[in-house]
Amino acid sequence: MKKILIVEDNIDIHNLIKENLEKESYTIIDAYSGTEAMLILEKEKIDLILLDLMLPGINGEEIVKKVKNIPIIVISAKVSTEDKVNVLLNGANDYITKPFNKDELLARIKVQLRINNNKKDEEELRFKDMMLDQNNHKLYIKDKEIYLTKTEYAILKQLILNPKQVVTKTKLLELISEDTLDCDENSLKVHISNMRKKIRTVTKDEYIESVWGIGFKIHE
Amino acid sequence: MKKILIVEDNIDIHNLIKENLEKESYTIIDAYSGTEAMLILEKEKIDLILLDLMLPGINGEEIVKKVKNIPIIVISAKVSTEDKVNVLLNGANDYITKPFNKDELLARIKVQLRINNNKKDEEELRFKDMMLDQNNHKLYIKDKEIYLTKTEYAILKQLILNPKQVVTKTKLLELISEDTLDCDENSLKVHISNMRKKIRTVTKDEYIESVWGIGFKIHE
DNA sequence: TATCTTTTTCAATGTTTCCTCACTTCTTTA
DNA sequence: TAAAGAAGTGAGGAAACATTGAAAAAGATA
Repeated sequence: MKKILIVEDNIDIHNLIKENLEKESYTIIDAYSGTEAMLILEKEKIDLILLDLMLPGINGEEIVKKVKNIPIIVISAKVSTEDKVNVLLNGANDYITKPFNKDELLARIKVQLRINNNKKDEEELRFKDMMLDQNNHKLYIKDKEIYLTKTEYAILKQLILNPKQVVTKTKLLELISEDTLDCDENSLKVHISNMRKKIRTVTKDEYIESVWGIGFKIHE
Repeated sequence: MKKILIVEDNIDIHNLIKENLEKESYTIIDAYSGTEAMLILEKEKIDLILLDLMLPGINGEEIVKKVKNIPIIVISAKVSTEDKVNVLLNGANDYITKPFNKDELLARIKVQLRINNNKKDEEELRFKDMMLDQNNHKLYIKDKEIYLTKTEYAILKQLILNPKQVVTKTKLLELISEDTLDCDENSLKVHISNMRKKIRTVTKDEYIESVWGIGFKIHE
């Protein structure tokens, strides 16, 4: 989910914004001063910044000038056109005056995220030293590449999505039927067998474990 | 210079905006109704739209929904949060209420143009020794020129925008079907095949790789 | 508007890859 | 140890891909 950095020293306003954004299930990172914000920006990958101007430490205007490539929405009590224009020309993407309407804020956040939403890489699925790259449908074990067929990929994806749990054969068949053609229990076994064979060419560790009478799970 | 389309039926407001923008040496295109705006958009390459909501013909809300890939700043007498939020979520990039301050308008215009410029820079259509010329639909491989048709260009563009990643057939078909009605998975294959043939006349390296059951990708 | 050219789609054929089925062998458990 | 479940194998068929030529559609030109 998208990460939003809130830079605001007033605790009440800070928490008010935070609550509203968390309802929309954004991930929130908090900064209560300009210096703190800059430190966070060095470490974390932030998708959008909500920025107050009057801040302890480095002020908002400075931050706007320094930050590149991350959309900034300024939320400020400064209502003069001069302030707005300066900040917008220096790099801010939008400017909202306090007191603000929360729905409008949410809409304007969505606008900025939408504009900036060019690259939306799917995340990688990891378990132990396995990595399923969803972008190019490949499995990596200990950094070695293993080619999987469509159905094999669908099966392994389900197993990795439910790590350490037994996935019943029926459930597995049902889940993969979304991505691939229907197949019966016998076929499932063959797919599992084929995958194990492929994995064996790379490592002698067992990854896919059978649970007698129930189904399969990813090995601890 | 940047071309801005002003869509506003009130002559006084229209001219007021126009004068201010011409001072900044933007090129202005005029539309006094929604229908007129849509006709212009089909022909001209516009960089930004200033849009009133209450318009004769097609209204502003409809235009916002229809237009893609051109930043829109709505300038409206509608001040309710509901109106703002709807328009912003439907595709507008900014919303200014009347009466507006001209300096703020100019600043917000510059913000949108700046954002759009950055986006274009990011979309450098290069991968390895391939280069797509956006202007005349040509592909260069190792500085050799290959002519591509419209559809071929659209497909290859999508592949180059997601280098080393599989682009699903569905995704590619969506692209083709934007302009044409029918489209078959078969057609996609033919386009790919034709492109490969063209590329083969220039180099014997393979560039477009098929990923079984999923789609295609640009070769590693 | 009629004609010609380019582009896209359709249909047919051959090829490759993958899935399933049936069967055998191995393992677990009652 | 018998029965039931799981693993593995190879053949056959199904699905997906590649390529081609011809038909249809779109676009250009006069």
